[in-house]
Amino acid sequence: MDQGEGALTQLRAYLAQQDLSKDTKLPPERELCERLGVSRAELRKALAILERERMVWRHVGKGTFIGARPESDLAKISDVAHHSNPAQVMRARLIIEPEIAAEAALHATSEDLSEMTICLQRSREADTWRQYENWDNRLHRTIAQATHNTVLLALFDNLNAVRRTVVWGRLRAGPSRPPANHHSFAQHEAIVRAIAERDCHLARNLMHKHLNRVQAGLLNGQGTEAAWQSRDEEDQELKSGTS
Amino acid sequence: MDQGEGALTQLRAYLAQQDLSKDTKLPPERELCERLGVSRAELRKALAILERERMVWRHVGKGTFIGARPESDLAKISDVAHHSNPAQVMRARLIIEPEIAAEAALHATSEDLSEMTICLQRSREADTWRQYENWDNRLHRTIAQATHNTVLLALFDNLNAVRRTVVWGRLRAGPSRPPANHHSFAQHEAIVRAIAERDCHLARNLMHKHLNRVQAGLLNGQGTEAAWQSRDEEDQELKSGTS
DNA sequence: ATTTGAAACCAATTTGATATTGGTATAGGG
DNA sequence: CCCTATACCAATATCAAATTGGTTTCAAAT
Repeated sequence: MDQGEGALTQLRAYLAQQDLSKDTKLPPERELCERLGVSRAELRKALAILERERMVWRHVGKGTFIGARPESDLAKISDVAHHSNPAQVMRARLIIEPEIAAEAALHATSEDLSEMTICLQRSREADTWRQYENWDNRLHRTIAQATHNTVLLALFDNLNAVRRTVVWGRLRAGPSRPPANHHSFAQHEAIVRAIAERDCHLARNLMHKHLNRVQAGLLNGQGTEAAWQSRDEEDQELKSGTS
Repeated sequence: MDQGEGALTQLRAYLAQQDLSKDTKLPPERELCERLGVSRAELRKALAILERERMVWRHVGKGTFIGARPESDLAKISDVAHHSNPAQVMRARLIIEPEIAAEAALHATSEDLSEMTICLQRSREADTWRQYENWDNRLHRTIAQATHNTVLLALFDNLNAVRRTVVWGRLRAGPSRPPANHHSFAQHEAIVRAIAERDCHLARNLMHKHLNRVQAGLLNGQGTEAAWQSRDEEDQELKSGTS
């Protein structure tokens, strides 16, 4: 009956002599219980204790490993989206994307730029709002990609995923296809031009202006529930660009 | 000889009649070239053109699909960390966190500020580098929390998770506990003071300066493999603060 | 000599069958 | 009742075979 404790102390001794820097795999339960001369139930009781003590972590099909369980994705997109709202998302875009544009201006390659140009062209040729938004998304992502910083790109993707979840189902009012003089066309082209000219300040300012305009468009064009408290403090901060 | 064009037009016709909303899979090349009565080389020339036009995307082992190539999913922390390096992470911090500090200056509540103060105090009292880094982390996260923007906080947490994964195992050299005149102490306090005074420009600049100093510390104090190419272009952009 | 086309070969990927492995239920014995 | 042993379950790993886009080779045609 006290063999359970015996198994526990044996295991502790084994763990103590292990190199903690490596996440070593323990033998499977069936083998380990036989080697220690205890029943599997006893062994599992001991392992459960060690797991609660964060000395060990287990997973079906994988095995039992020494050390702390590897981090799982804390940032579940849907979870964040549920606790947020369009205003917060827009605010975050307004904070992040101008900086990304500036960084892109510093690191964009000619391939990045030609891909941006393709996006511009396709968005102008779009027959439906759906297609337009598709190419608009892609342009913004290409800019993030042009930073050539994996971390920044991943952050952008996260933000984008949250945005898509939050503003899902929103439908365009008005004409069924983007008008030729849609303000975003000129703004997008100006941003790409600034990036091409390596003018990071201008790229940042133009992106800021563009997103402000997008936000305003959402506010006016849409039913705008209470979630849309306008937050345009700090707007005066957009001092004149280098243009 | 002009059969290549024949294959192209046949393919275009086929794509035109397809539902573009679904990413449909085309038949494999070997089957398709037989069905269209052209050689595989011809078919591949046509497909190459369509791929350059973004009408189609291909991948070895998978097949050929209609539409734009799907974005690589960088949602997983460990995945991002694997494709990145300390320099990229630091660069991302340098881009994101100053903006977060500015946003925090606009929205921080008194509770946020008192929590920051606690972090400052605890970090000064830390007996080990491990404890110090713990409270340092917590201070930075409290600042992100003070933006009261769920999305921004999630982005910060993501960035932080990547950072922890990337620079794991790095050990402090030198004294075994933070010296009383450690530069971060004063910098942290100045940042919190700026936030308390709602000076978002100053908060942004101080955070930028702080992270630059941290980066420099990593560069000097550490063995610094090749992954640490210094990237201090744009550093001159940190014009004088409002101080 | 150059181009074309069929076949062979390559590497990435999928698929499917089989084996591991932690978790759980069941039956038997003390 | 408690313990053990066994069987079973679902998630995962492993490995071989088949697919599939990409590349090379080589002979035939022009």
